[in-house]
Amino acid sequence: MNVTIKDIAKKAGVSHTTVSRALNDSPLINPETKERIKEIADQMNYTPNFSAKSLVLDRSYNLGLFFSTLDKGTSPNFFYETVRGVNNTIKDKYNLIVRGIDDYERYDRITNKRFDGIIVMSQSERDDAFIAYLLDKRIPHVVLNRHTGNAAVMNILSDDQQGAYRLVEYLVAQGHKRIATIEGREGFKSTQQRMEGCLRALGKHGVELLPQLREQGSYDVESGYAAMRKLLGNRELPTAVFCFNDDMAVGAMKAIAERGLRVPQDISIVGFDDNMFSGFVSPALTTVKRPIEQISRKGAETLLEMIEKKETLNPETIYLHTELVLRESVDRPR
Amino acid sequence: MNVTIKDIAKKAGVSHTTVSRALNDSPLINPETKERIKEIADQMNYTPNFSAKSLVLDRSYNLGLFFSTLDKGTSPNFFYETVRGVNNTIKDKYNLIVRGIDDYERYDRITNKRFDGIIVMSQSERDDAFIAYLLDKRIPHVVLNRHTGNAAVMNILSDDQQGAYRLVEYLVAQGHKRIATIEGREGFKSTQQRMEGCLRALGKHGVELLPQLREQGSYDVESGYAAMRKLLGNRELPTAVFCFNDDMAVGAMKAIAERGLRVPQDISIVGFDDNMFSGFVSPALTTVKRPIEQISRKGAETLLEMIEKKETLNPETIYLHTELVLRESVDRPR
DNA sequence: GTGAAAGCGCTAACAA
DNA sequence: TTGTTAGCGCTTTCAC
Repeated sequence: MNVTIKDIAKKAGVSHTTVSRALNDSPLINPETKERIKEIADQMNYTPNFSAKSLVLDRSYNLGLFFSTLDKGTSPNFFYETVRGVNNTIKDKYNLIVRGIDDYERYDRITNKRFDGIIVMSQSERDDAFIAYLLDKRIPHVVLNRHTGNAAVMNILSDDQQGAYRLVEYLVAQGHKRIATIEGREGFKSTQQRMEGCLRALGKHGVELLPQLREQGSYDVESGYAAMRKLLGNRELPTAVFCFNDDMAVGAMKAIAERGLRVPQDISIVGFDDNMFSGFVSPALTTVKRPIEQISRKGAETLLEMIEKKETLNPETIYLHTELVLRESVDRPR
Repeated sequence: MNVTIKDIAKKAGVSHTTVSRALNDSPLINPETKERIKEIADQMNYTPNFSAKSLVLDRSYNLGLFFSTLDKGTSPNFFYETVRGVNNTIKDKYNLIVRGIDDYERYDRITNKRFDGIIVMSQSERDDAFIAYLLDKRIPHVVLNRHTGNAAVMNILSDDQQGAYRLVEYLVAQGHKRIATIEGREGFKSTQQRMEGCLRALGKHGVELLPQLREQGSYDVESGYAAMRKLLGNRELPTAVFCFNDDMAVGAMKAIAERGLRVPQDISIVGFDDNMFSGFVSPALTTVKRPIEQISRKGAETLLEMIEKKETLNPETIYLHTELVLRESVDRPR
């Protein structure tokens, strides 16, 4: 059996109450007693039983990081950077529990006893039921990456629409008029946002988005490849393709290469996200940098604050800026 | 306050013990009573308090997934596939806690009260201290991805050495004699294993590995790029480069392209891992497929079994096979 | 500055 | 088949 505060109490000749207080740095305890108790605890190799602590303090020391899904539509880079951002912020104060929302059939195992707070990395409106559940159960949470439209929740996200706008405007400025899109997973908010930015930019400059140049993707490499192949089936090819993320851009470039065409001389390609990879494919990808790690970090900090203060902060929507990254995958059309 | 079994008991007119038993499907309870209690519980929206359960049952329902590090040397794809593999296996029976071993200064917050079991995705011998700690504390665990040499621990890993052997042998069979290596992070077991396989193959066919053609990398894209640039500084270039993972291979290809050379016509490139990406870079990467998701899955299953049976299974080392994946990045030297 | 006692929500030995 | 009681390890009143 493990060492408990009672064991320490016995050895120190005090009550277990005193031990508890000493170990928690209560100001009530005589500094010397405190010191002595701590030493004994150390030497007995004491570690607190978190289940007991949790029970009485009503805190689990667990933080959840929930993605819409862990299977399809979450790119490895995105996943990695998010976990890293959050993890670096919470350090070892809390346990970080990583989950896909779609892992659950019912949410009732997700309780405020089990999670002190939850970070929702949300990619789809389908998460709204989950978020509503958290709200209902009064589980502190922040929603990253997607605007919920619910005034009660704290949102932190990047201005994808603005990013897409600038990206497409850049394409147009280079002289492109025949622009194709390989869009993200259907129903994902990011897909809609990027499309809207794209449309705004196109509209402003009087360029039309032809229906036959729109392809649906699902944010993974394969889907970019497949979509580009369809695009290449057009009798008149696009001069530039806006892929809604970098992974799909890589797939698209592959399809173009297979066809014997070159990027950017024959077709320009742009992506979105700015993966760790994107500067290293050939040609290096022109894209929009999304501050994923920063969002996660900020999200974690905010959640921590909510938990400590035991109240919902003024729920607001925080936008972090995207950034146009010009590299080599865009040329002027011929 | 949340609903407890006592509330249910009151409403049902039974003792809380009966409620507990009913909810846990004890065979002792009258089926009708059981049914009735369950209904009441449902309707009162009862959810068990896991802290209390944990305290008395001495189980935390937490599973740890520990990487050597979450920062450097863990590639996003690798990370993603591992988490996914484990997560899909444990479903929502347990909470999955993801951590970097190097997040901890001291291990004493890692207790058997807090973790029912731990999966160590180990990449470096530096993890041995951690593994020893788990052994000492009798926390059930499996070690993936690396052979510990400790007879007491369950190992599941891929035969990297054999994979590297076949890969390099293939290179030699294509006629390559001037082969360079961009090696993995120093001290990582995977690095050593792949090097050994490489050396074995080379030795068998009487090919020498020139010191000036060996470069150290650290498993990320940038390091592959930097290493390749150094390699390109040689007056006599290698005809083929073995990059110890696919990420570095991508970086290397970039450096080669920048130099105005072509893969595989001028220099052949091979990687290791078989990322989701690897089939989609141009040229598609010849590499060795490592069954990461399978390893994680198997690891999780094994750990679960250990936990349920409450005993260490016969500790053994399980090797899962790697597979040579021939694509387009290798040509015969000119 | 310290201790006695109660209680967090649950399970389990023992009794009935 | 059900209930009584104790206890898991901890924190927190309340009293001294």
